Amino acid sequence: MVTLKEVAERCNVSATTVSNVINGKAKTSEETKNRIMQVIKETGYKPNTIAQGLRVKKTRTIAVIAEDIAQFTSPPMIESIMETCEKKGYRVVVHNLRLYDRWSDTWYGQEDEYHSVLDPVIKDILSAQIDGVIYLAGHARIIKTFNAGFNLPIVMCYAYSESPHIPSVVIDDEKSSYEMVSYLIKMGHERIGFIGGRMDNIHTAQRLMGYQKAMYENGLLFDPKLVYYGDWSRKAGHEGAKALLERNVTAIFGISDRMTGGVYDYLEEKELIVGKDISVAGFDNESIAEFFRPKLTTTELPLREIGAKSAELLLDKLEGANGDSQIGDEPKVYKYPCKMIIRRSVSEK
Amino acid sequence: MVTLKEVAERCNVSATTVSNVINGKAKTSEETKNRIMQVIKETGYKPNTIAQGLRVKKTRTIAVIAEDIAQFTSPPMIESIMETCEKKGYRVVVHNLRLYDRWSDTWYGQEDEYHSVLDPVIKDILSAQIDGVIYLAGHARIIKTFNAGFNLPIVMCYAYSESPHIPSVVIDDEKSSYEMVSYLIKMGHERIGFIGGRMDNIHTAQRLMGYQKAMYENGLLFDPKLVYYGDWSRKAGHEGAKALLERNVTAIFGISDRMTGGVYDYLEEKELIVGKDISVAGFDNESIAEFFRPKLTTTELPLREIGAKSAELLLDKLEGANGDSQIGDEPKVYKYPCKMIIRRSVSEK
DNA sequence: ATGAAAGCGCTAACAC
DNA sequence: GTGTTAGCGCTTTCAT
Repeated sequence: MVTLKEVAERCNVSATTVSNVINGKAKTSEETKNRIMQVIKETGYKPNTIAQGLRVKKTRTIAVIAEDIAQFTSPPMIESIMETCEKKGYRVVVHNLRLYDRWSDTWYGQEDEYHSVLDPVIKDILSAQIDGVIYLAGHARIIKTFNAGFNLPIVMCYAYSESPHIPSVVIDDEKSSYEMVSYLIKMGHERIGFIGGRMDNIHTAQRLMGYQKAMYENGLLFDPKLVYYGDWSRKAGHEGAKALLERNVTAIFGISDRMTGGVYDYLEEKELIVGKDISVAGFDNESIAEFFRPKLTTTELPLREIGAKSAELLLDKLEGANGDSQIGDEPKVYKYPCKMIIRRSVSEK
Repeated sequence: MVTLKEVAERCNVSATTVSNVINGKAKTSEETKNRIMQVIKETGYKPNTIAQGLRVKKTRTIAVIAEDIAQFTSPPMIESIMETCEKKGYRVVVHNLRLYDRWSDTWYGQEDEYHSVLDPVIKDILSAQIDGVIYLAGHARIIKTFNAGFNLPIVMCYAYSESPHIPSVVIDDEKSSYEMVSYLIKMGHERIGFIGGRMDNIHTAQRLMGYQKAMYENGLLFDPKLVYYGDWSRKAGHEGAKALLERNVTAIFGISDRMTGGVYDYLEEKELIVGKDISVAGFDNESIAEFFRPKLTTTELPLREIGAKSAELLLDKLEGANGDSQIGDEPKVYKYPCKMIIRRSVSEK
């Protein structure tokens, strides 16, 4: 690898001048500038990022801490984060906590185990002189980890923060659910089953709120018996469908496509035809949704938008756009709407 | 950030000694060693990777160049690469070429466009003093890019190399296809339709070879009319099923689950029942396969194994395990078997 | 067993 | 406009 110094020698100028030309700092005569560019081209010289980083204390590298890249939501967000960063000349390193792979859902609140995997990652990030961090959650939740002495710019993606210094970018669960349930009501359904995740899950709470709001606005009574709490699994959808059908629902809203798959399973067992005998709606618009029969009406997650926005926020912070101009007491939350995808699983009652 | 020097001062020793203790180089008295460790703990000192990298010329960082992380095959491989590397204390940075996102399938052979996205990435990798590279393809193909003056250790993952210096890790397409077709034959099928990707695609060629081998070994004639070349899309599966059904096949082997989805579509239109009137097998065991009805018999890709093996090969090279001990003229190819997943879409004839 | 000095490749401050 | 000097944080001879 040819170095700055070597380029300088070949041109009979100082290292400074070459550095200036490359970074467009001080003014340099056209002549020497040309000569230097020429030699750079000839030798294929590339600045050594490591040396630059050591000197400038900026590596133009950001880290993504992903709770689990195997969650179907992660890759699109990561991809758009990378795209956004690369455009502005930032590198991205991804750290994968593999939280769900290791402990499925059991690590919630297990602070010790959580930190046993997070801390080495943070240590590494600090050692590597990373400029900023995007924390990428597997499911929406409130992340409390970075409140303390963590003084790298950071933004929460697909999760909420507690600190006013950490903005978060999330989907608008409530509104999206409200829209879907309103649609179901418009199609004539009044007894609508709701299959959620765990009760203390943010997606679940907010989507339930949207459901209730839609009922309320249409003058419909909210029957708590029509709510079933599952665990996002296909099996939970199956069980939920069973429980709900006993309560004479005409439509079932499963808040993940995966769970809705279980609803289809149960309905098939009972020889009930989806989109005819009973209407079904999902959430996520995962790739599977298009392979259901009938194809599933569901809600598409704006994952790429969320990733891009997170990256933009972080880069703005790094470039000191408007710094922490006016932080209030509350963390700033950017909510992105989802998009309803109408297919064939919902019919008029 | 506290530095080595500061730790040294606090301990009244030289930087050298601290460095020695941390890296276990020279022998140091137990006493000073303890004192130093103590201070390191107190101050939370972490070596600066950048400075280390500059000095030692090893960054303990490898790069993954992914053709497209949005391909469903990529995340599992990346994940296991990361897992393997982290275990050995290596960082990984992922670069995403987004080849399929940009140009779907049209970039094959478009050297100029391909290089316009690859070259900046390589430049960046060189600048960042990366120790080694894993090239992660979206589909199996022969990569010719790195033959020339690229002198970083590199391994091909999910693709073939041309150079004897670059090992590749791939799936055993031929054998896996052979097994599936043998199974179909065992179930009594003799006229088996084959829906492939493009004719010049390696997966397609090798899986077709496996098909032919199974036919041959069972004394069955291979009818070329039973082969349909598609483009991996659901639509292609639909068209393929139409063409093949006219030729009176009793089973259809679609070499991607996605295409097989199109086969199901067509069969449904014709009111033919999969797993009864006609048998269907897929390939990939993508998540959708389990949501087909009936559930799809298919072949699972050993993606995590392939990723892990690639990483191991690269790390071995880096640690100079047995160097390029005995390179022949041919690139070394590691082939991994896939696993047949029998579900409900194939029945006895 | 420990330390002094040099230097990895680069840029910032300042001088000329 | 261009060069000199110093130093980012670390490891590596080579002395002692």
